Amino acid sequence: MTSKKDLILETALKLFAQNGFSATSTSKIAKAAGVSEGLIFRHFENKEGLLHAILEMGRIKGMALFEGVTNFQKPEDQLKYILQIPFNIRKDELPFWKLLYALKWQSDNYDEEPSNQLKPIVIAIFSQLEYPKPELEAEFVLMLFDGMATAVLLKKIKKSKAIEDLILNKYNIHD
Amino acid sequence: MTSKKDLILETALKLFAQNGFSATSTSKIAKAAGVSEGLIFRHFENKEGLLHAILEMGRIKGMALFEGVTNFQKPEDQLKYILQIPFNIRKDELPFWKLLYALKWQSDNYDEEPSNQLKPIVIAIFSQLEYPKPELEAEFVLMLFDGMATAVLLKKIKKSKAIEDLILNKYNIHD
Amino acid sequence: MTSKKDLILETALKLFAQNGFSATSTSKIAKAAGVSEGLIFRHFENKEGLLHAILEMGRIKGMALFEGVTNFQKPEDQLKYILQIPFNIRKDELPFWKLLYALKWQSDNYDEEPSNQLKPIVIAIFSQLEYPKPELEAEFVLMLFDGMATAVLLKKIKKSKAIEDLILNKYNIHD
Amino acid sequence: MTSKKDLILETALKLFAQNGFSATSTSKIAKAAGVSEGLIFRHFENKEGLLHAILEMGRIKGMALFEGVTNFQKPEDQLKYILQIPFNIRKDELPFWKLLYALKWQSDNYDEEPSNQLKPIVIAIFSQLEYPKPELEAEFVLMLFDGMATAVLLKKIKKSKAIEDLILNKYNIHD
DNA sequence: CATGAATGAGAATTCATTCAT
DNA sequence: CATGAATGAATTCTCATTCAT
Repeated sequence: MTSKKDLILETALKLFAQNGFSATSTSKIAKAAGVSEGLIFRHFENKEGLLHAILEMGRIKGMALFEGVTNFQKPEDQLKYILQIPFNIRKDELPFWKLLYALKWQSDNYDEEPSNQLKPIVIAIFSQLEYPKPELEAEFVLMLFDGMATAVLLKKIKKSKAIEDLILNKYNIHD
Repeated sequence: MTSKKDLILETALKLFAQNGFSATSTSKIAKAAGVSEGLIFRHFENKEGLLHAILEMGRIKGMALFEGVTNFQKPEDQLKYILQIPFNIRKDELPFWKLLYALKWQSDNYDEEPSNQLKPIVIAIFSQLEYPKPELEAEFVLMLFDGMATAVLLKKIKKSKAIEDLILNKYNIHD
Repeated sequence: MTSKKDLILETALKLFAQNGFSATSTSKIAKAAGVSEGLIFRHFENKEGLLHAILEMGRIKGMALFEGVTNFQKPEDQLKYILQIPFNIRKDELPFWKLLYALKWQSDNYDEEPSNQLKPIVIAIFSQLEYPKPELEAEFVLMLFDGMATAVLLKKIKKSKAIEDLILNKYNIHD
Repeated sequence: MTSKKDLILETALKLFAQNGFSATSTSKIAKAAGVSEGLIFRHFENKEGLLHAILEMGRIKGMALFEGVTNFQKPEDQLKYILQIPFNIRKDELPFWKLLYALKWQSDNYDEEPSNQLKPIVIAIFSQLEYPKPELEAEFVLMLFDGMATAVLLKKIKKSKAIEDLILNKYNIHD
């Protein structure tokens, strides 16, 4: 049985992702989660505290994703893995990633920036692949990564498989 | 002399871009603009109305940007022009674009989506360039465009010239 | 016509004096004054701000009281005037003085202490009367003053005239 | 070892004296005492109940003080004893007396008034001393007593010994 | 056109209290 | 005896909006 704390966490995540942090009132969260409003503050102290708990919860999930790259030896495979991440986000984790991306645009506070952790990894890959300017190429990939993630999270993509292939082709990595 | 209406508009734009729409109260706007709170409602009826006015104001500015593409004949030059747009955003227009991009992540209402208007233009370009799948390639470019814009608007880019060249190179377009 | 701001001020004073500062909610004040709760904060920013406004309002009234001493030349008459102050508090000003005395017992913040301003005046009087230790005698009178005020404000006194005379007699001042 | 019940009692006393009854939440008490909030209600049923328990606890201590008067035969000595009480309050009992005096100013409920019990005793003394109006004189002494207690409890007194002597002198009682 | 007083609904947070364990 | 989860009502304060001037 999920504890009420977890229930609050999940409900808040969903609502924050849907409507934004400040547009989501604690009373709405409480009602949606079927708990008393007071309980939110007993568990999280703040509305901000609730947000941070969600972010922390997700940061851990996120780490795992990025560390998946270590399952591959060849830099080509690693690059392929990374470029495919946005298209492979699990459906139940979409709200979390949407929230994270939305927060980037708000008041600088939150640079829990997912793609930041990714940068050194990508630089290493392009170094191994002997690109002349690995750092620059990495920066490009991260921009592309953000663009892909945006497209996926805002559901602006239909035939994702085709797009996926196109991108992999640009780096000469095929399925 | 800027009219008070314009003053409200500009102030609201700045604050919306900085802190988000629902985190910006009409009283903050009034105080920052140095006008009475009532005046906002005399001019705009609604807080939402104020937002729409800003968006409309900006949509027009935005149109001009995209239509700049018609200044070029050769599709290569057109593509180059488009790919450079994110790096050429005028400093005083940054808040508007930041707001627009931030709104994408909020409650589906606002698909005033800038890059949407861009899609047919880019498809046309790739058709002329005889790419086998112009629509797919366009979709890719738009994703990339979003990624670039994000990087610029959130100030995550240092040597933008280098990145710019890298991107142009990928499409064999050189300065 | 009294402005709503004054209405809030008076109502709050009455309730604060009756039930104490923290036991009096802003909603109770608003209801009792017949105004919206929001108006309190529009006029005073804080519940504390409201308190300070009351205190300030009363401090001025209080000053006048103490300065009444200058109407008398002879130190005996001055002393008499001071010793009679607690018994001469105007009925409509009772709530204010009660609030002031009650606040002394709370969290040190408020040393708007009425009798503090009185000290130098009383010392001067006893100096003129050539008491051997005027400062000590003043301290005694102030203690007595507090005791009298307490008795009056908490309505523990019946035959105030008799008590008044007794006190005046102790200092050989007769009606 | 002090039982947790006593710990709650003492902590609450301290906090009530410092910040007032209604400004002190049960959660603050619990936290300060290092016990769970629930425990307060197991032991005291009510927040008010907790207050009454404190008051009762102190009333007993207080009784003892006043009954100390019976240790003296001569009315002069008895008067002297009473007039010295405020200056002899034990340091660890200051919070209790401060609370008691503070409560006098709140919502009439609490007339646990310490000096009330004192009145008949003082009247008896002045009768024995053959004062013409013993009741009036007693009333005066009680007022003075309140003033002295206030000065001591709010730490407004420096050279208490000198003041003490001055007062005793007024009644021709010397050390 | 512009202000500032005023409002009612709703925001986040705290409170005293209950109850299962 | 003691805890900690849970609640519902209340509290301070903010918000978008209206209206008389």
